[in-house]
Amino acid sequence: MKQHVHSMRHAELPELAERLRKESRKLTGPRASILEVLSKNNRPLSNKEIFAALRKGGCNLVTVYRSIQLLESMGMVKRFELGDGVARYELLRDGDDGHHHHLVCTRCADVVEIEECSTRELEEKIARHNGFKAVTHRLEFFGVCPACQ
Amino acid sequence: MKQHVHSMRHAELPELAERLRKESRKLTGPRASILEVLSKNNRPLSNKEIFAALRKGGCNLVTVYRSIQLLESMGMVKRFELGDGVARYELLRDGDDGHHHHLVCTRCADVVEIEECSTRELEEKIARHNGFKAVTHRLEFFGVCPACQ
DNA sequence: CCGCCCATTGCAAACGATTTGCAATTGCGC
DNA sequence: GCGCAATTGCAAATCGTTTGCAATGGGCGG
Repeated sequence: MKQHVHSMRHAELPELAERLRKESRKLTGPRASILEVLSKNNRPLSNKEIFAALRKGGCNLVTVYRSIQLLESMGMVKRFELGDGVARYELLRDGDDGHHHHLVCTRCADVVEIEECSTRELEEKIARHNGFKAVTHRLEFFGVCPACQ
Repeated sequence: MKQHVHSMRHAELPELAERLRKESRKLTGPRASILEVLSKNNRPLSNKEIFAALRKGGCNLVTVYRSIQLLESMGMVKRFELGDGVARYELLRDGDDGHHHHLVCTRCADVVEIEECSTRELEEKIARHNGFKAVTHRLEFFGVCPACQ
């Protein structure tokens, strides 16, 4: 199920601190904790899930929302919308542009990461046909996972 | 822009009436009006948009929500989530399974319908690789439309 | 090492989309 | 036409998310 094993768990804080300092933002407890939670879970997490994963007394749920918003604007996390009205976020590793998709079980909502993506040409064709520029896409798969069949 | 021209606008009510009767539901004014609004606009509409398109005194917004919910459960409309937290709906014509995608302008939110979809094989491959069954997908494109460039 | 100032936090409340409870209303089969 | 279940409107609840504001705290300048 797990397709990538993300190690380098501890190399991220310094980088974040660096980037924050550049924008005169601060490296605070909540932000470090949130980043840690994200780095331990390599699947998209909702703000509420992140909040729940923080050890007791981590911080306020509102702070999670605000931190995630900041991290997203800094390109540290990527937002995914799986169609249930809840935004989920994944940590963006250094070289990773976060371009991948998900396979979601329609019963238990378990999420598997899909690496493959062959829609580039289609994207270009669609841009040409419709006069659009800067075309990107969002692709999610849904089905019934082995455990739920 | 318009890729399909939907005529047969008036053949839909009887069919709906039929299906409703089968489930001992009623063909009411609001439902007919909502269906009419959807049949005139061949692009995904939100509940609020449908509500606004109803002639004055059409019905309550809550009724739109409830009707759309019913129509969706009956397979008469299909829900699309374009990532802005608002559900939009399109009428499903008789033979149409509603499987198509959208190209959304990231500035003005204009929506173009995309007929092409070459992800079937990918879908099967992904199902096989992950042990999933009944795999479907959701694919939306985003970019800047000609008017906004 | 200290202090200051601005970024950040918590709390409560606002928000927009959607849902629900309930009493009043209305299709439609008999 | 009658009657009952399905439907509606209205108000209020719910859910995810955002915002105002006063209290707190990080970290650079001295």
